[in-house]
Amino acid sequence: MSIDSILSQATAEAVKALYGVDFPASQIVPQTTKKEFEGNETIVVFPFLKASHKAPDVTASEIGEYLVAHCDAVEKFNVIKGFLNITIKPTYWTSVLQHIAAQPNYGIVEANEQSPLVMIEYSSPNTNKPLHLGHVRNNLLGYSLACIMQANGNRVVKTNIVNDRGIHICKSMLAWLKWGNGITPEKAGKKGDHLIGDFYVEFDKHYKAEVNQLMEQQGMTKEEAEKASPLMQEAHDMLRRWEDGDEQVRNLWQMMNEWVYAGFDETYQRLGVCFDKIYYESNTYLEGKEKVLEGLEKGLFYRKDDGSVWADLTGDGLDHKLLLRSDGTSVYMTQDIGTAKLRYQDYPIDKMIYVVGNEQNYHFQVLSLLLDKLGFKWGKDLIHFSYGMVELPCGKMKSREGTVVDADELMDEMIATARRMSEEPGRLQGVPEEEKDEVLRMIGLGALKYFILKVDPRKNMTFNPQESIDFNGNTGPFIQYTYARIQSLLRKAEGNPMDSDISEVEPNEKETALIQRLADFSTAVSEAGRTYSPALIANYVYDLAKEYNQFYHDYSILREENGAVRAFRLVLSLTVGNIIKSGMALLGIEMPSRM
RNA sequence: GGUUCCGUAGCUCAGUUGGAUAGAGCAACAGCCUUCUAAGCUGUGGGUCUUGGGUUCGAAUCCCAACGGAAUCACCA
Repeated sequence: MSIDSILSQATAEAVKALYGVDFPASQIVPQTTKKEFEGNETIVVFPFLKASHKAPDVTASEIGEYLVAHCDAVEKFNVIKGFLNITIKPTYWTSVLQHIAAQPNYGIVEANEQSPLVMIEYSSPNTNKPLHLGHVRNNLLGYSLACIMQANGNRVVKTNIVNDRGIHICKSMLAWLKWGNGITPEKAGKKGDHLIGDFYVEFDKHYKAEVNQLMEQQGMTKEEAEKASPLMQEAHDMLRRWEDGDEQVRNLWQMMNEWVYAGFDETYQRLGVCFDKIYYESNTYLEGKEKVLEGLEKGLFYRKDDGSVWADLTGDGLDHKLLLRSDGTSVYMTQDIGTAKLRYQDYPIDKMIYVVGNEQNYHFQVLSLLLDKLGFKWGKDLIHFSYGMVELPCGKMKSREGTVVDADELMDEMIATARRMSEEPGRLQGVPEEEKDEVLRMIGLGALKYFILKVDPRKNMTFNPQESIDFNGNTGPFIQYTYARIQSLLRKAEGNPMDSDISEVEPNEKETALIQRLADFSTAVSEAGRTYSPALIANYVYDLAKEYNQFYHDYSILREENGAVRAFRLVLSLTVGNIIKSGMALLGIEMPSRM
């Protein structure tokens, strides 16, 4: 049992015994005592004043005395105003450490067959261009969230909905037909997603030129020109042929999609993310239509004179929302309903989390209501894990202005920087070339992942390339470095510290604080699961690493003469290492054992 | 205009269900490598928590308003 729950229960008992009032232990949450004060845990007694009818300090003293008398773990206490500072017996902390050290999976709750099934959708790329920095944030958040949910005892299904149909794909296809000369990724020596992206840009270039020409030569307005553009008409024509199942178009589409998927797979793999089940919109977009018509029959929706189908959400404080166009085709919302239907057929979903940018907040508000109306049991409380945009120091990313940070290039850049920075001080000397590459990859990607995940997802964040490659301070490499040093320490120590008897060792202040923080890992994990917050884990791990670094610099662990104390410090280091590694694993960050 | 979100040090960000004198990193300055990895550690300076009300023993945190910023409000996806 954790020290927090011991104290809250004992305090509840104290209140009952002293003042005869039942106070739920769950509402008493001890907190770590601030550094300036003596003690380990603090209980705020203001809530008990109504029961005690006494001054805050008197109440605190009475409870403190009760705790010393009745609670084994409590050594002494002091009172400042309404704050009861409790000092825990030092050897109790040692047993806490031993308890944590004995559990390799401390803080992680395993799922079983009865556990809730959580489906997490993330990534959701379009197939007409390569992944960029915004997708990177999405992927990292989604993957980390999946790890965190799993660590909280959920069965997790990671899913991806690939937007593989629509006018944007037709643009790339058309450009390839017109100007591609039959080029393939192999011939071009280029990743497939990048090649397709190039053709998308190519289309846009020609299209713009065409529009300008129409405006200048025929005096059209911009809207007129955009409509009249032969290129755009060709693209729309291609989309129609695609929907009619035209064999030629479908074959081309399939071939180009394969190129893109091969490129995405490579990026996903480097990024360290994966999926359990991938859905394609080309398979789901027709499904939603049925569901909508079903809802129409039940009178949930209504049809306008022109044949379009709408949902009236004014009762829920929202607007009227289009579900089927007048020509009977699907819109975005319809597709999401279709996807939901298929997913529900495939899995007994208890909770659905969509990792999608905050520009779609309204969409998911609506989707939640619609799915609920249509009878999906998780519809009402689906989670839209909404995250903010990634901005650059020079402003927003605009694909048209070429200020997009490409995911593959970014990863290359990070690894190259890691190499540069490790070469200066002559690190990793004597490490075989192959292992060195592996370590640099972990560091470069660790820096990128940590930089993005440490920020509250809801906030727009600025990605500063300069700063992200700085490996000092609150960064992934700092944490990896701390871990690597611990591993080095353990390599140099002789024997297994876990074999020694350390139960009589009385930890000093710094050690106590470290153990306390280690114990907090399990609450951090459950808190992160409750609030869907990778950032919480990131900041927890950083605090732990920082605190350990200070400890590390103060003691010469291997030269400590008292064998039990040396063993104790090694066990402490080992445990800190394990928790750091577990925490970083929840962020999808790998840890090199030397760097 | 409606809805949602954000506003904390010069910069990037923490701040756990309301708790003590609001914390890190970067940047600046001053120290620490003959010692388990200096990608580190120690110290100094830096704040009207956007503003104004309210709730109470107590507010960066909860409520209301204002100001500032972002997103969205398509027969696009």
